[in-house]
Amino acid sequence: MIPDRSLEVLRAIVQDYIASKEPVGSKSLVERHAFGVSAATIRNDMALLEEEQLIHAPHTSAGRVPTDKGYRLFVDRLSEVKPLNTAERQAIENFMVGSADLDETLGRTVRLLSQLTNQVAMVQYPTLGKASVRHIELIPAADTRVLMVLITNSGRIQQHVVELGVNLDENFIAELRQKLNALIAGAALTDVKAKVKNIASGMTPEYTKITSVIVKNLLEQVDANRQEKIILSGTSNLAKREEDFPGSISPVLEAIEEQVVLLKLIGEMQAEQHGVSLRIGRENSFEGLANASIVVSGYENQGSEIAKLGVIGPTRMDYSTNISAVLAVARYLTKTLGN
Amino acid sequence: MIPDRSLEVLRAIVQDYIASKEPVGSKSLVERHAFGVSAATIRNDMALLEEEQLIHAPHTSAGRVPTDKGYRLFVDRLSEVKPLNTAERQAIENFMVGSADLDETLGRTVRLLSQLTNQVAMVQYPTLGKASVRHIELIPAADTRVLMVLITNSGRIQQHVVELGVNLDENFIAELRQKLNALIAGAALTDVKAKVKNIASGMTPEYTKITSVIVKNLLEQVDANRQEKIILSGTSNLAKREEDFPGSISPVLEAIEEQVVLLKLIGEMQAEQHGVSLRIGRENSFEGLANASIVVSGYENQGSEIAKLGVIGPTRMDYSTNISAVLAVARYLTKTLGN
DNA sequence: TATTGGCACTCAGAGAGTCCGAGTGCTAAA
DNA sequence: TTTAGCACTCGGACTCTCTGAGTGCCAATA
Repeated sequence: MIPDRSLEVLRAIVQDYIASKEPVGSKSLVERHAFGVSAATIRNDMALLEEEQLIHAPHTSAGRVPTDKGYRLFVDRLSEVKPLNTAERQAIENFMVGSADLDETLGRTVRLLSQLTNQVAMVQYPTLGKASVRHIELIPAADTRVLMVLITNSGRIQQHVVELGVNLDENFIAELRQKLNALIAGAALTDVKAKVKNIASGMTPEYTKITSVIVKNLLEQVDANRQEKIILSGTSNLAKREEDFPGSISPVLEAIEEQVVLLKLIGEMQAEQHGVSLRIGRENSFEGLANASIVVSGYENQGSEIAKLGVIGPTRMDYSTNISAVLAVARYLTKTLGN
Repeated sequence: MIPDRSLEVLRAIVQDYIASKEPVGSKSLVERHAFGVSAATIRNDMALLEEEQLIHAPHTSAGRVPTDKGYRLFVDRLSEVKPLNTAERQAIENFMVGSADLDETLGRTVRLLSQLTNQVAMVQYPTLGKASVRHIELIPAADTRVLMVLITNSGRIQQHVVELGVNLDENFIAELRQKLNALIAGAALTDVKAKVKNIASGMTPEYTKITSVIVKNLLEQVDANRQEKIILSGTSNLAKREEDFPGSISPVLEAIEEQVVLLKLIGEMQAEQHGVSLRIGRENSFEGLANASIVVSGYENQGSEIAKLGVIGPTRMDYSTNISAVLAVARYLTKTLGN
């Protein structure tokens, strides 16, 4: 068990290091914080912390720097979620009013989050795995083409042009539209495939063919729903913290540009405490992000969790501030989507 | 007038500098290129080029580096568009097959371009300023809501949920849908406003109100068409060329993240020669891009130019290769969209 | 047992000094 | 107009030294 004062020392080291970007030594520590003990005592504590791998000295005669493990202990046990100040609250309120559709709301949200935190912000589009079909529409668009529109209960709308290969019969399309809605309106996306299986039974060969083309496209649309999407903002903030990324920021940029990587990472993250989830440095299991930390939280749409949002920045980030910003924005987004 | 040999020297300087990233001196120049004259002669030529502000010496005892003006002369008069090699052609062909809708095609295109050039690639979504309405659809979506779908002749589809405020009358919506299509199908987007002006005349007050809400939304949709959009790929390539951007890449990242800036810049660019348009360094008139060059070309949809695509990279980029890649990709995209 | 003052030791980074060689401009001759 | 020759420049690389913040350890102290 690590004694309380040593933990206080760790907290002080993390705070000073985040503020100064310099390894912090025992002497400056006792100067800036009122520990009531001498530098020598602090040194003993630091030796203990180093033994526990919570801090680390870049070289013999330098101060100490928190390790990933040190940051982890800090956020789990030592940091308080600091409430946003009035200006920040105000910024959130102002940012959100007047957003009309989903795209715009999420776009605003991600920009807001990157401005509040000065980090790279990301917002995941609502995952539709648990969503259900609200409505499907077929609209004749040209001689041999039909526009298919799929609306889900999460409010997402997708459209796709289906090439039929033959001139279309408007009446039949209308009939098919009705039939499809009768079958799958209200059904979970995962059930759609089973429900439309026998839709063509009893039709003439020609209609069967058209139907199967449309059904094939519909199933593709449903499947495409699982292909999740992330929007980003504030990428340039990375470059401003360049010195925090030894080597180059290039691998970090690569990682966040590659949606697949990002989706996998945040997919693995489950809310830990305070409703927020963190990956610190090498916890990310992705080489390029060894010096980066991710803070995410889930946001909800009408009561059920549907997706995540968060920020990415250097391991040496201000966790307290970022955590509260992510939480606050997630809360406001949930509220906005509630209507 | 600058003598031919001096221009050859300029070409050699640009080529060597791009290849080596080192200021090039008279001696290495005569070694690598068969000028048939001595280094001293080359020095005289270089003095001339320096007088014309085409090259510039970072300091007294260093070689020379092309200026923005030097690059400009190089691309305008000295560089040949080098045809793509077979592997590159193959890559383009492979990349394009199987693209279904506009989103996916443009997404593939921008990734392809960034891979071919190792630069940041961008593709502008088709501008709809000259587009016309092909079809408008109104679909009852919930008790008081209607889904409006607007399809233009450029193939772009937009949808928007309209909140009516009152329970909807399906018959009336169907009637309105017909009326709207009769009025504006085929009309240029710019003419829509005038055409729908009197649509509500003769209706009952209640219907007038619903109609005006829908028309208001329709006009917003039409206007939103002018809000252009750009997609990017290969941002991490910037970080790999970091040494080419004195100071930091941060302002460059900011510029390309800010769609407004980017749209303004490429909006100003008109095709010069070979169907391609360039801005070199400070020609960009945007401070953050002082060390960046932009290469863009237009691509067409069924015969009329509709948008641009291109790459952004350091001033010291391989112009020949990038120009031909941009041109080739624009050509292939035009072909793909032709169907 | 925990804390403290003292002390010898370490080492990255800053600063000063030196050297090298690629590159220059100029001049006089071909 | 071109060339060889020459004196000159100066950034960058290299070495060396010095400094001071920081350390670990030990013996004395509360």
